[in-house]
Amino acid sequence: MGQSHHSQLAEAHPSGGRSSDPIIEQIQQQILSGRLPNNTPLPSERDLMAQFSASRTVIREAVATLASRGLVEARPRYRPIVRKPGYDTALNSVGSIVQLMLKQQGGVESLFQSRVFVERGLVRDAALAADRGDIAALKEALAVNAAARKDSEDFFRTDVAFHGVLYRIPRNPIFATLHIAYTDWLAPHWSQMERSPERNEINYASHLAIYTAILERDPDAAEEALVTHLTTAWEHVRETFGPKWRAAQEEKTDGKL
Amino acid sequence: MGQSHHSQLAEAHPSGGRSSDPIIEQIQQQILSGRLPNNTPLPSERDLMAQFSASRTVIREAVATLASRGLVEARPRYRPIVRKPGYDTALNSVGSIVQLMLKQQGGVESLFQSRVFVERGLVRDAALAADRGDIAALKEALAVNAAARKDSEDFFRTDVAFHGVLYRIPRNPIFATLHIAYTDWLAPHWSQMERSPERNEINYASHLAIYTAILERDPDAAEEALVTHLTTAWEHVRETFGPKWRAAQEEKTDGKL
DNA sequence: TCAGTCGTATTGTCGGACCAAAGGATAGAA
DNA sequence: TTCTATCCTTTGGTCCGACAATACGACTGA
Repeated sequence: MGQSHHSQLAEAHPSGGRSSDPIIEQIQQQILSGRLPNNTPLPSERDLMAQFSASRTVIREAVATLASRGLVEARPRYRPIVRKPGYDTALNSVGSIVQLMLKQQGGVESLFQSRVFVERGLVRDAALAADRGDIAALKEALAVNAAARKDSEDFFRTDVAFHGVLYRIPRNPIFATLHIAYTDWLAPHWSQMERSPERNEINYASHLAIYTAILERDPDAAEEALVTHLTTAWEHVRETFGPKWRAAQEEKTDGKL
Repeated sequence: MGQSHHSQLAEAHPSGGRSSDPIIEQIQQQILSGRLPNNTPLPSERDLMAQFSASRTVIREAVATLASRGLVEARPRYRPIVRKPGYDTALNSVGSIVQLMLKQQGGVESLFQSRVFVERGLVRDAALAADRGDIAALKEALAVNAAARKDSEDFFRTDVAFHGVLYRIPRNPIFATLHIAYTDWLAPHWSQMERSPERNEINYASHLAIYTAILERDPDAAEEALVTHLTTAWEHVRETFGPKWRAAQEEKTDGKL
């Protein structure tokens, strides 16, 4: 954790800025102001050349930067599409780095630990402050989860959905996004894990315990139920993805080089 | 929150990939493997052209992408410098989008709410599981904070440091990074807030209360002390940055257009 | 040994060109 | 008329060559 705070707030380089910077800002403003409508293609590069009287090089660089920020979605041969930034936009931009971090020693462990931390707080707060609607949503998600016990595929999906309800209780878009982040980033571990109806029963029982504790307004019980739920599931993951799996992964990435 | 999960894990576009993609991956591997040493400049673009037998266009695009991912730091006229990715790297890449989100309605409120949530959990865990070293670190940070009460500048810094100790107790780099994120992103609100020795006294008293509660292994008291601490400080911020300040900010960004 | 100067290498930007693919228009078939 | 296959135009991706500005390194002189 070096000295690189790199505050984007203040321009640290008073000297030469790229000539694409002002263009980036202008297009960004046009997107934010709606002058460039959401989900519509960007003007052609040649049009942009005329509009900003810049070379195609600069235009392309500007568009590329916008794409890296997630304000436009640029598929290889297609016209870039305007994407008004949302909380999920941030996810895409960190995605590639997170993938790298997860491959490093203890990466997944750290991420999973943070997830446990967050969900502990979530169930605690749910037990303390969930309103009628929240409880109903939890009950509904639990019922759907129960109905899917036979089909491991469905169970996994409804499992994720149940946890998602917890993340939506604070009515804070950051948490909703966080849930997507956890499921996306930990997906390669959870989804490929060996699944079985027996496992589903165990996990469903955990969900039920969590729900019950919330219903009874018992934050400590809810937290404990969640911790045992996640840690046991995690232990199962760890034994599924042992050193052998990790070695195979490394082999795969090495082959890519 | 649309349907765009956009899992980076699987290549969604089996058709045309950019010709810079393989180059990006190779350079990335070279950085990760240490073949391109950390904190050293990247080879010149012409060298890279020869190495990958590609045109300067694709080389430049590759380097730009690497820069957007934070694996190289590219100042305008300088040679890009290799930066082995760390947790803080992720911060830089989200930075620009976060700045946009914060300007939207309720952006800062959501972020602040999440911070309160996190720190509540942190002080709870600290009260339950902080070891001798953690306590000592807290005590030290508190003492430094106390000594700085007269100087609002110093107090602000030591205030941040005190909270930082809490984030480091879990020994999880994600939390340490999260602290940097909160302080960076909320800095324009905290730092420009009106400061005074009286305020410092109040905040120090809050810190002391938190520390005391942790020392007494009382998670509920610690959590409550933290909540009152942050919310009162936040109220003070909100009255400092009222609608007038917000309007001024918008005016500023409009002027940029 | 250090400071200033000069030349060279490198990056940023430009213009033009071509290719391949996407998108739209058009003609022909059902 | 409607659908489909084909043609043509547009557009993004890539390459090449060139030039200006400047960062860097060497060289010179004190």
